[in-house]
Amino acid sequence: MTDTPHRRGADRTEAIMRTTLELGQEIGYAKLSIEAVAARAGASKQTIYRRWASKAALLLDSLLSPNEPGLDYPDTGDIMADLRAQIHSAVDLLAEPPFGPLFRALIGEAQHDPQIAAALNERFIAPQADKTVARLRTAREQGQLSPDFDLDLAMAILSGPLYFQLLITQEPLTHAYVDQILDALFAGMGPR
Amino acid sequence: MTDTPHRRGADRTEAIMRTTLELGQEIGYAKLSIEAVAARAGASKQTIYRRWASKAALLLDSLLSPNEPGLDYPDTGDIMADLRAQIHSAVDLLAEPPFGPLFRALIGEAQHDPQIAAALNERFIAPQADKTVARLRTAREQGQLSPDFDLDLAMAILSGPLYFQLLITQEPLTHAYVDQILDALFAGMGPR
Amino acid sequence: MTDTPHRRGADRTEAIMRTTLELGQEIGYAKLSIEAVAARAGASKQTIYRRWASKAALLLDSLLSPNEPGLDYPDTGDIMADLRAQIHSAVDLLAEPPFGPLFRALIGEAQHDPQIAAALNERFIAPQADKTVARLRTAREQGQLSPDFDLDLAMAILSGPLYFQLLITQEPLTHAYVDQILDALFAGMGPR
Amino acid sequence: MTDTPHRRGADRTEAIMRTTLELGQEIGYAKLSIEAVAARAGASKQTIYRRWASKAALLLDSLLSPNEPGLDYPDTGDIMADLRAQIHSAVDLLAEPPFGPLFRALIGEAQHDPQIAAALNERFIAPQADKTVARLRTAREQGQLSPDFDLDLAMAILSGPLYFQLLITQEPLTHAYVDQILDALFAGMGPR
DNA sequence: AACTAATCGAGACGGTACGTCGTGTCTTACA
DNA sequence: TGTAAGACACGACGTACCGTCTCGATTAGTT
Repeated sequence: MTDTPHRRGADRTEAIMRTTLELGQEIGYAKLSIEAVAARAGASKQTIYRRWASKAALLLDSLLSPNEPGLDYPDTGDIMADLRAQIHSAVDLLAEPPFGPLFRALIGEAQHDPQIAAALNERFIAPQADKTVARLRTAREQGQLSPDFDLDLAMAILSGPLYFQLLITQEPLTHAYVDQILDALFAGMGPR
Repeated sequence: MTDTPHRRGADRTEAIMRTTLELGQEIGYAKLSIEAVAARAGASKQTIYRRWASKAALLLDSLLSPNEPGLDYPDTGDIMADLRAQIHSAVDLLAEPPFGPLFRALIGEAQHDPQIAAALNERFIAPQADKTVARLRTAREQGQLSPDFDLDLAMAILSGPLYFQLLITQEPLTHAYVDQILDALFAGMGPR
Repeated sequence: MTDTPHRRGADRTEAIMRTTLELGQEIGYAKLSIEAVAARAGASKQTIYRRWASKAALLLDSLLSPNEPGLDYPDTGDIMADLRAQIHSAVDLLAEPPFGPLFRALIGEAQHDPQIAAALNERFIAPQADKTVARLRTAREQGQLSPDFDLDLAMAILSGPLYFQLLITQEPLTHAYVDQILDALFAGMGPR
Repeated sequence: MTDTPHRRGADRTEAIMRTTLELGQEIGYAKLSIEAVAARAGASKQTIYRRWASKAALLLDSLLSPNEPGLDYPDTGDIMADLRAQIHSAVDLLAEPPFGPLFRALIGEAQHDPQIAAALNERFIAPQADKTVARLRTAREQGQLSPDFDLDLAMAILSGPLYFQLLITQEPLTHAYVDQILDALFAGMGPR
């Protein structure tokens, strides 16, 4: 009932992360500053520095913490359909605002900040990849894939082109494109 | 006989780009500053700003201008062997110092600078991809690939996993890995 | 008849000085720059630096050259009336736009530029003072002033308060104020 | 017991002003830069800009703050002697290093910076003039001067020639010259 | 009338300083 | 004790002019 006292701990943490996302979506990663987050959140810079080591670390937390429970992917028995659904929803998250641009910026930051690269992998990339690999493994165990099917390689061939399009050519990422890749992967494009 | 016109100008341009590469390799992209480049090159900041719009634009030019004539790739008639050679040499350039880390930083910058993204695509990514596509087209024309072989899709499936490894998982990029992908692409990994 | 060729010598000199006055009156001394004068006059900076050593020297010339022939002061035989007329017209020049503010700025510059101080004295202050002293001398020779009348001191007592008001208190300089000083000087304000 | 509040602040303020005076005396007003003051004082430029709006404002404070309590002038009953003493000591301050040249530069700056002009008047010129006027008023009240004696006019006639000599002719300002003016003022230099 | 030398405009260049921004650390006072 | 507020040193930003310089093009004198 006290009138806006100094909230503490988790309270402040959440408020700061919320503000970070807001600001990040408004002005973009490049112009985002800890200074501005502190000002808008009514927090002192010290309070932010006490919790996060850098702008990127703050943003990473801000992006992931609401979602961290993560999406569960289906296992309908149809490996192709399940994979398609899985990747479609990953693409939807990565390619669309509000998260898409900030995610891309974070991957950008990972190119000169090994800590961010590691955290990003541990907390987002790897879990995501693990789900794909797990679904593939089930399929292999059920005899839907050959016994020597390379799970990691398949995952890389499915993910790589998506990130290539997302980060390098920066053209729109469509479900149709995902389907093309899935088909090509399984059908092969071999010489006659 | 050829007396380069604007001798003064081109001279400075080259000196600045050379210094940028040196400094970039010494201290990394994040710590690289136009201030420092100017100081080390004995140039004024204005002279740099007159030519380049940003640190990233300067680095892009500095990285590409020495190589711009570009590598020529072989056409021995054996599409698999030629592709393998082509991609191996691209990987060697991208993954190894001195260019690798700076290239990665530049791709990072492209995530929040559309101008850099465009320039990077036009001057490096697209030409590189074009060479791969061109070699594939020749093979298709010679009947080594099926008439409905999707050239761009193949290129994406070959490049994507490499960039994924380079930018996301940041694990070492080996020739063996390239070969795995090539094999998988042509053989297919389809369900039984 | 040729269409705007590169004019030379005196032509350019005059154009530059005219532009200097214009610009100076528009934006004030502080913001006046040789760069801007060159641009507006369609002259190269070199052409200006060839003729003048500094912004202040350029402005001094620009202010004085149109007037240099100078005002001639009357000798009606009435020393009080003549002095009054003389000083009134000096005050009108000094205190009013467009010349007043630029003159003041120039005197300001003379406080840290001995060359300007010297030039200002030689070309404006001293000639002006000489005319006053000359008129006083005539009056003394004609017996209107006592034989031991100190001409320079009188000149200083007449001029000083005007410059004090102009430069220090920066309150408006009126003819009435001039008259007060003239009266006080000749009448004395002595103790009873 | 008096624990200066804002200890950190006042500390820096004083250090910066001290450095400003030092540097100003060493290299002169024209070459004095906020950059250099910051460097020598071990302060950041922000810290200076937080307190002062310009180089001139900083110098004004630096010059005045040590003296602000100001000199007290004598009242021996002899108006001529007291005025003489008062003006002699003002002249000594204004004309001599270390303060003289910097004061002159500041008056110069006041010619194109109204804020400085106002501050200079309020904090130095006016208080100084007030003391002279006050002493004259006492003399008038005591009947040593005629009842219609114009105090402000007298002050202007005493001060003006000094500033004229200081700022315009820039010849040495001697006590003897002051005495000449005092004598002339009270005796008058009138026509026969 | 052609040639030479001076002069011009344009503007690149190395500098210096500007005034601003954000960093990460710190101190102070409050709750 | 944890906090908001914000001072602080630092480093870099991007800009403005400085005074010097090179570059062709133009224009006078000289031949």
